[in-house]
This record gives sequence, C-alpha cells and structure tokens, in this order.
Amino acid sequence: MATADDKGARWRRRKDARPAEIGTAALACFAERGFAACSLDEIAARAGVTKGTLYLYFRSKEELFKEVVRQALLPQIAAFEAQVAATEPAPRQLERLIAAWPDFIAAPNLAAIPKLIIAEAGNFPELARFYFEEVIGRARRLVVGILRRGIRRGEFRKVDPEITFLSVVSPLLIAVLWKHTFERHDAKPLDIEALCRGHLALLLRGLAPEGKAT
Amino acid sequence: MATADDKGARWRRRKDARPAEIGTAALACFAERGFAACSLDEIAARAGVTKGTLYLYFRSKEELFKEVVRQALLPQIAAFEAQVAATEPAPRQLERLIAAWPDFIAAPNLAAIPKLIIAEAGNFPELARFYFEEVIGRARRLVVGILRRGIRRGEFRKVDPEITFLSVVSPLLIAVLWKHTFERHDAKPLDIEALCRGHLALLLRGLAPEGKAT
DNA sequence: GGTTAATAACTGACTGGTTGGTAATTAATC
DNA sequence: GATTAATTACCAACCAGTCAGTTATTAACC
Repeated sequence: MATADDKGARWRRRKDARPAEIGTAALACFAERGFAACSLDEIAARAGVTKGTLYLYFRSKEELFKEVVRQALLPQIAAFEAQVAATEPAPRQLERLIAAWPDFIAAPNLAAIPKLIIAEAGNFPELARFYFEEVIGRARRLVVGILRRGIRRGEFRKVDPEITFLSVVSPLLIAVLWKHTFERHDAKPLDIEALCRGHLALLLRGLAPEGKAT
Repeated sequence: MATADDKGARWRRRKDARPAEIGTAALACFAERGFAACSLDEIAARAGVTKGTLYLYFRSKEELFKEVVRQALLPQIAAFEAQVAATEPAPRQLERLIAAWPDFIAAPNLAAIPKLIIAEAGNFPELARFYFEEVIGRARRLVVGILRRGIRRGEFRKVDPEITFLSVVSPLLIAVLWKHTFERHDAKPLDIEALCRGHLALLLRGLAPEGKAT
C-alpha cells in the first residue's frame, strides 16, 4: 500500500516492511480465491509493489504460500495452549477453550486458513503434514489431555478421548468454515457466541458422569 | 477407459456411456487436486477420450464441474430424507441419521464433494448457493424438524434447534473432511463407526431433559 | 451378403490469453 | 557515486476452448 507520506518519491525502499506486507496481501488473496486463482501480479498490486519485488523476498509462489500459512499459524497455536491452566477443573478448562474461539474467528486472516488447508492439502502434502502435526496434533493433545484428566477425576464419564476430541472441536471448525463459505448465502448471520454457549452446554451435559445432573 | 475388447479399433463410438465416464473422471480429478489444478486434457485422458470430446458433452469446464457435483449429490439428498420416518421418537430418528453416515463416507466420490465445495465456493458463488440451498438447507430442515418435535414431546430439553443443528452435523462433516485431507498423515485410520456411536451417545445425553438420566 | 454413401463420434493440432518466473534497467538511500 | 531495492520488459510454459479433418458406425442400395 502506498502510504500518504510519499513526499514525491515514486516509491520507497522498505526492505524490512515488505515481507510482512506481501505476506498479508498474499494470505488475504489466497483466502478469498484459493492458491491457483490468485496471480502474483494481483498479490503484488495488493501489497503495493510489483511482481518482481515478490521474488526478492520469496523464492516461488509455492514458497510464499507455505511461508505465509506457517507465519500466520505458529503464534496462534501457543496462545491456545496458554489458554488452559492445568490446575483448574476439566469442565472449566473446556469452557475456557471454547470461550476463546469467537476471538479466533474474528481475526479474518487466521480463520481463513483452515479452509485454505483443506482445499490445498492435496497439492501441498508437506503443508498438510505441517498443519496436521503442528496444529491439529497439538490441539488434539490439548483436548485429549483435558478429557483424560476430567475422566480420571470423575468430572467426566468414561468416553474415548481420541474420538470425543472430534466432538469437541468439530462445531468450532465448522463455524469457521461456515463463516467463510456459506454465511453470505444465509438469511441471518451465524451467532458465534450463541453457538459456543450451546455447544459447551451440550458437551458438559453429554460428558457429565452417570446420575449426576449438571 | 479403453476396454479390453477394442479389437484393433483406435476408439469406439459410445455416445451414451461418455457423459458418465467423463463425469466420473472429472469428479475424481477435481476431488484429488481441486478445480483449477485439473486440466481438461488430464480429465479427458482419465476418461479415455481427448479434450475435444469433452466439449461434445459439456459446454465448458465450469459447466462440467457444476454438472458433476449436482449429479452426484441430488440422489443422495433424498436418500437421507427418506431415512427419517416422522412417527418414530426423535432420539431414534437422530440415531437413524447418524447410523446412515458411514455408508455415505464410504462412497469415495460423494464424500469428496464437501471438500470441493468449501474450496471452490468463493470462485463459484452459484454453485455454493446451490449447495447451500439444496444440500445444507434440506439437511438443516431435517435436523431442526427432528429437534423441534423432540422438544415438543419432552424427549429433548429446550435448546435452540438452529444452533444445535450445527452440533449435530459438525462431527459428521469433519469426519468426511478428515478422511480426505488428513487421514494419510495420521498413525491410525479414523474409526467412523466408533465416532458415530460416541457422537450419538454424547448428543442424546446432552439433549436429555432435565433430571432424566439416559 | 457385399459394397458404398451418409452420418456423427472423436481426434489432435492450433490459438489467444494468462501467468510464474527472470533479466535488464532505474532510482532511492547512505 | 556506490549499493541495492524496486521496476519494467520480457520469456517460456501452460491451458481452456475451437475446428477442420479422420474414422467408426449405420443404412441405403444392389
């Protein structure tokens, strides 16, 4: 983006700001229309540079794609892990996790990534593997850990944690995909807060130990 | 595919078999690598014809894509609707629905479609609209109907049916996406049957009326 | 039944446009 | 004025879509 204070110069040398700007533009572009449909000219224009400049900072379109996804995700993963304090009761931990979701969805560039990954996993096996291990794997360990603790402490009934993991995260993921795929076709927007509340209530009742009303 | 009994002929005229063969090849191709990444030459080769032949049966690549998705989905939708008999108790109806899912996932070409739609919805708004109305809309009416009846009859506690709908179908959808996106990266394959059983149990407990153990 | 004319399913080379990537050139900055 | 960030002009590859021509098949006729 050519900022206002150009003071006459046709362009400026901003070596350190470019990669982030290009990354943001590329991610937005990829998120909107997919990897193949975005031309490098378009991404460059969006970043306020020209195509040649992209190649000063990224080796190829594919590299740009992978780099951008990685950069966007890695900080977010740790944030979710930090969300859970190990000493609290398991139901409360689940609540924390789900309560943090609306913020994640609100970040437009982040929330577009799952869709991107699903769409391009076939063409970028290496990226799919990275996502599977670094994102899904860590999320699974997190949730499975909570479930195991809850079961051990008698806060949850005995369920298969690996499988229940999917029940926990699926509505959250679908909410993200929905937002980015179908919401504009629907009459009313999806109420993420209400979804999270309803999902949590359903989960806690579904996981409650036998004979113990929640 | 060139069948064995070619008896020397370079090709054979098979006007009525072609559309289906091309459709199957295209769907498999699209499902594997996405719409943009599949060339028509590739699809044609896979169908045992050449590119020109595709244009005898489909007006454009986009038309081929839409046609193929429509053809694959429409019969399946009715099947799910027929799965639910209105006179049964609502919990039993949910059970029927979820029990039918493994078969759907097992059909490889069908299960690839949700992924395709999510990936290409941005570039094919019309297709997304079709999918939203003809597939998601009908699924939603089906599930919301079951939930409403269940609540009215006191079989379920009072929940927001529109929102609970997502809790019902999300794990099923994620299972499909998982199968086609990440399963090959995982150590052990996803046990769909177990997932469905666990999900159903969780749902029924979560939806059970107050003070009524399930 | 054998020959041949008519039909239409199918091919494959071609084109116009697009795009990822590169090399030559320009100009901002110190 | 030396350095190098950024632009501009360019290329080679690819691909959706077209169409003139080829060949399998049908049917008309002897």
